[in-house]
Amino acid sequence: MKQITVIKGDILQRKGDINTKAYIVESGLLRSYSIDDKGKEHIYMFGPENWLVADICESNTPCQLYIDVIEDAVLTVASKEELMERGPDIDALLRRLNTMQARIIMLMSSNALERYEHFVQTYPNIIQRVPLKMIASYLGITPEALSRVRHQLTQRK
Amino acid sequence: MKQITVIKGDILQRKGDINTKAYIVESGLLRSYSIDDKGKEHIYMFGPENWLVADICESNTPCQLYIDVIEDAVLTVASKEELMERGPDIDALLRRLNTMQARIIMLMSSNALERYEHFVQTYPNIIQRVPLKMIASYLGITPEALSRVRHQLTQRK
DNA sequence: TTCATTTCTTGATGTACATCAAGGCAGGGG
DNA sequence: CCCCTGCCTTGATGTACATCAAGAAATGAA
Repeated sequence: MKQITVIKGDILQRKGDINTKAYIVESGLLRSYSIDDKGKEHIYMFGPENWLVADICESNTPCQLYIDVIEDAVLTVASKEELMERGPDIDALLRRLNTMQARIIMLMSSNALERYEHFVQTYPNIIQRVPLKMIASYLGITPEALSRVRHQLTQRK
Repeated sequence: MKQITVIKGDILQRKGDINTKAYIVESGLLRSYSIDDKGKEHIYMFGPENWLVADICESNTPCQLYIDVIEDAVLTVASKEELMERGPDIDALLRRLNTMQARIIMLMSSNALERYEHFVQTYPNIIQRVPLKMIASYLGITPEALSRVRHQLTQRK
């Protein structure tokens, strides 16, 4: 349980690592993502200030995700056991479940335009801080498709 | 906190209901799903024996999901508050988060064939108990697409 | 500043899956 | 028992988004 400072580009966790840490973001911005067999990145989650970023996996089993640093950041690092001892924040867990539920439903039922509009409304602060290609990756579409969606939106006004 | 018996077709919860219950499945099979603006159903989760089925939403706010009965079932019904008092099962919560994480990654990176193969491996017991069109709905594809994927697989042998 | 790298855009083409339509089959209710 | 309804499949066509390619604009390092 300590604080560390990391800079843009640092990689905190790779797929396959075991007994990975949990990171509480004090300042800066992280992302967690997977890389599929075709080499494509899929952003699973952004981690802005006050966010808890961690791969949820059992002790001693390899994790699924990469985690790296998008903006220079100050982090509190803890083992998952430490977090548990301090009394897990049930409310935070439930909110996270809720977020993921909404994400799953959106991935199944929304097209590119609807996903982007939802993202803008839900994370207005993130959108100015990351390149659009990362937004695209989070939304599950290509940068080209996102570019065209945004073009559409400005035309429509 | 009581036990109830329900039959195929019963609807336990509709989108917009508030202060909804949590259902522990003693026997039988439930499903939770959303209906999008085009009227299409998207299955969010199947609830077989020993599963906890509940919409994760704050008290007094409308829920997102429908829940209904696929196979006649015996359920233990509890308010979410009751569940909390009995000490929430952190491990179960984490496992559920893990499942959803895997689902999100799959929805973003896998095609119809890969999704189906993964489902067969992960839920071999569910697949014999529900119509294929529900599997399709869970996978985020149409029944027609699923039919063609399965045809492909049998040919390949 | 200058050069290199990354990001974003735009166009042309490709493709996986959706949609629409129709027929065969099985199960359940009357 | 029969009929109706829901399920599954198959074919024809449509479409949203991916892929490929190239150039302009922004960013950053030396």
